[in-house]
Amino acid sequence: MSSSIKIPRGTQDLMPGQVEKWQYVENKIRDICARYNYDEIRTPLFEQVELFLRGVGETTDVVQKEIYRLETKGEEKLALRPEGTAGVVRSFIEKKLYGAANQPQKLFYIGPMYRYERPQAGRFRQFHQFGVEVIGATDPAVDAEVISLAMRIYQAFGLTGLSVEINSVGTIEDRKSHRAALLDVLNPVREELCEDCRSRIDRNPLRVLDCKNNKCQTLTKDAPSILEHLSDESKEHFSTVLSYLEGLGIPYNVNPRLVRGLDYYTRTAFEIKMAEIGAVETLCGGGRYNGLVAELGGEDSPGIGFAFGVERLLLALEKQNIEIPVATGIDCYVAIQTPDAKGQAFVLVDQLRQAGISAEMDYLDRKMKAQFKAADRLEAKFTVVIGESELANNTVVLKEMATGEQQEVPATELAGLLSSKLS
RNA sequence: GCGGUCGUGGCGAAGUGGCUAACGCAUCGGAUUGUGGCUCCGACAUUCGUGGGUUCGAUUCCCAUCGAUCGCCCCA
Repeated sequence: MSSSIKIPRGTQDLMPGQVEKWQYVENKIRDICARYNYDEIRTPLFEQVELFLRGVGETTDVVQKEIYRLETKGEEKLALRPEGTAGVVRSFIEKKLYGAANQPQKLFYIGPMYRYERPQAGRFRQFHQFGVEVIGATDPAVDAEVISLAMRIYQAFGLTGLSVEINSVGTIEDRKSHRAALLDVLNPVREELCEDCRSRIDRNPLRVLDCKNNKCQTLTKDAPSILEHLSDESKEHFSTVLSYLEGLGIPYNVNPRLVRGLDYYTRTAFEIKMAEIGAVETLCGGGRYNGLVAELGGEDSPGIGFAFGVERLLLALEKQNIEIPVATGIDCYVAIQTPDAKGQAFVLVDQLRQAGISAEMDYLDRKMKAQFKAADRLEAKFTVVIGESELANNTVVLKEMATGEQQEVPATELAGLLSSKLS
């Protein structure tokens, strides 16, 4: 036997039993989105690499080492999408949604994303994100709506112990002034910082503040906060977002050191965390991206959004022992007593299915005993038996599995009878 | 890219440098010749991720490799 081909690393087969959970989660999310008036958008799984270089940021880890680039015959340089926002914004521009009737545009997506990383708990190479984007409004109420939507979804699943970490990373100008002040503090201690932070100083000094290394934390504990460098408008925006959140009763924690890993964020940045789901505690991340649409070649439009990992949501539910209801079992199993009855059984099963009854039969020529075991395993509510005498009389034996009661009924009346018994 | 742990039948899991590689679940057959969920009996790994080495002999020791998993980094 030759060696078999295995599933690519960091991907998973969603098997029966698991898929139903995903469907439940997706349905619930779609339902809530409808109530918030968000419409679904589906964009390609791959895009021009350039979209991600410009959209996500060339210096980010996601782009520098995690992008799956595609070999193609043509000139196009393509890549699998590592996140959803860039594609949605590209589509917004290309489909001229800035001119659409509904403004702002409120969109959501749910689907697979790809990042080349070492897999671990709650992290895969092909993973699934649900995310929303609101494009065309600067209103702080939209920031608060987006954050609350994420929270309400988690709450709808029954998750508790979540915290919203929020910050404002300001505008490009705000950051410029902050950056200068920050470098005045960082450069003198450059050599004492960890290796990662030394390279962060040049790429994005803001991220040094987010380092988990204790020594770096100590060295930077008096570093200027971005919040001190916000313009009056940015300050006003931020405080209004916070007051809206308070109005909704959503607790938050202002974390001046919170930095998002993608470059496009401006002003509001937030994360939703849950302790104890393994090493990764961030369930959701998002923020405002007022410069992104213009950066990608569109008419300047403000935007805000978030994304969360479906796998992480499932992991979080598991950690909190929240059961996902999964419907199992079929209505009727048709057991074949004699090979002569097979054709009749086959037709019967088809009739039941057409009548809206879920039905199954034996395809392995098993004995009655084994067929009843199969019916049991399928959690069949009823089992129908067709044997020689039933075949001769054009009847079937209908057995209710829970009670063990059985009766002989005309084959033509089975579907009707079962329908009424099942309703 | 770096580090820890692990890799035995469909699944879970014991085990030892050398007798037929435990056991549990599942599956199949029988006790019950047209009927399940309980019980009892029986069957089911020329083989211990893969390749190489040490050895009279390796699933057990060594090396490599692949994979899984957890963690670092980063992120959802």
